[in-house]
Amino acid sequence: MESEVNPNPNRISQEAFAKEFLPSISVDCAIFGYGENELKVLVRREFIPFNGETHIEWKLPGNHVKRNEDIDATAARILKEQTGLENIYVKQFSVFSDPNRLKINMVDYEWLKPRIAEDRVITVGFYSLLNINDVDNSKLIEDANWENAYDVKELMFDHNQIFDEAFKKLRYDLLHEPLVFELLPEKFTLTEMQKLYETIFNTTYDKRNYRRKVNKMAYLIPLDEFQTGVSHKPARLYSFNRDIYEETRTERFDFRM
Amino acid sequence: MESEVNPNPNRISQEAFAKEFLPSISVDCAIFGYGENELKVLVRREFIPFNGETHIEWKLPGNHVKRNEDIDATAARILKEQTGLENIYVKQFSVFSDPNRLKINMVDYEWLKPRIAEDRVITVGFYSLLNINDVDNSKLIEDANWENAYDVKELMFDHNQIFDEAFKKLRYDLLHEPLVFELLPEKFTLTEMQKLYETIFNTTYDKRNYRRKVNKMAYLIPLDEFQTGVSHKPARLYSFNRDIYEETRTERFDFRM
DNA sequence: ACAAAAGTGTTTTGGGTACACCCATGT
DNA sequence: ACATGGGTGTACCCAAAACACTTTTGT
Repeated sequence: MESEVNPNPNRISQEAFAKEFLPSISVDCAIFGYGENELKVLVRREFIPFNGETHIEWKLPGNHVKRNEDIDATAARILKEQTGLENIYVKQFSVFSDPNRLKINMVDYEWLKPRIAEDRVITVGFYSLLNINDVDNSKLIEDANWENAYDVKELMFDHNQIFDEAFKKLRYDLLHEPLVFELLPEKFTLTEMQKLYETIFNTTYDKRNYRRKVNKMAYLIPLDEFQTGVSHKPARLYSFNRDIYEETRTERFDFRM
Repeated sequence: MESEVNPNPNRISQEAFAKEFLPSISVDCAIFGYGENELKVLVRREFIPFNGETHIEWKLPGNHVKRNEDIDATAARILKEQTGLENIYVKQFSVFSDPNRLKINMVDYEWLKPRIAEDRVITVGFYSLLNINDVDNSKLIEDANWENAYDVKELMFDHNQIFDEAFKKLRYDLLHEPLVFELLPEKFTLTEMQKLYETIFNTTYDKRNYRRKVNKMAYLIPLDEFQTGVSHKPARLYSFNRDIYEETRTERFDFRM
């Protein structure tokens, strides 16, 4: 299992690794999770022996591309390994190809050496969206941590740059595609949806104007279900209907609030 | 020179090729050019000996990534090779990674074999924008042809798919970034700009409404110059001021007409 | 009864859209 | 003089924005 996550952690020979994986191409993934009214991102701890000490570093989850899979399959594989979830939304957003991107920090480079023979890896950046409540924590990989997306610690290699671009692309895409629903639970209240927008765009919206706009979206289905166990008027639950969205979307539609 | 364009056309050994280039990563580029009131794309002819006949096929310009360059440098290199131009706008838009993308057609695969040892290449799709009048035709590469972007012939490998996605991404990006000015000449009339939008989005706009909207763009500078030699009232020329654009742009701005 | 969030309408303002005529130039 | 595209203003409608009170539940 662990060998799936980090190809070749000192166990497989580099020859066996090169037989299964393309050595010079990888996928790194900013996995965004929404939960507890916060947008979070999954980072992984790595223990790196260097100069007799063990360094602790953090990185985005990633993996090399297998010889028989395309990169979307690689991304889906990473999601499965890290979170236990399948059929999660993943999207490639940019390629990171600086010839020296792995040599910024010698400790990081030390982590790489036993894994691959190449000193240069081109990586395809993906972002991924999920609701943290859908994650079975017993299946969440060890050494993983959900960090607030507005306060990400220093990461290995160029992973801070990859994350920053992922976040920027996510905001951009959210205005044009129905991606909020990937972050929300299946049934959600309009206030939850509004709070999510406010979190991601770091702003606030007027409740009445927000609801008027949202009510025009035919693919937002009001359910005959309500919140329970809240000490205030229970809010109506809604769900997203992708079929109606596909039928009624127009070229020009956007999701700006 | 030709060896720059098609790495290893039977001349360099595959070992020498692998020393200079990353064998499993390439860049393919949809070079859009605007001219004669048409949006065009550059395609290249290839002569492929197969079963005793010489087949003629067309493809998008592309090249492998050199071991010491990042992919934007690869794209810039391709632009220089194909058009003779430097400092041209290039943008990566998607990675194409189907393990069988080069094996769709056996004749195409025959073209590849003498060039590289790998049977699988992951390619990064770029699009590029220029005004065809800026191209010095004596520097345009042989066997290149400008095709109307709405009527592209069958291309090798998955290049039709790459082109289609490039065109789709171009339309999307044009609504959010000041990319029209990459396609227009340095000085242009408002009607030229309107025609370009109409060509790309395959629609028409009302002249007065269009001009009202455009006049609100502070970065569109009216010049004290006019068309000459036209048999009607000469139109005023305008230019795009990137500095003013950068200063005054807002998160929410868009270029929809 | 109180706290806490749900839910709801009206007015004002600005932008989008539809539409028709005169102007300057070359031939 | 005529053909060609350049250039301009007004009226209507709808969407965005600003703004405050009543309702329903749990404690």
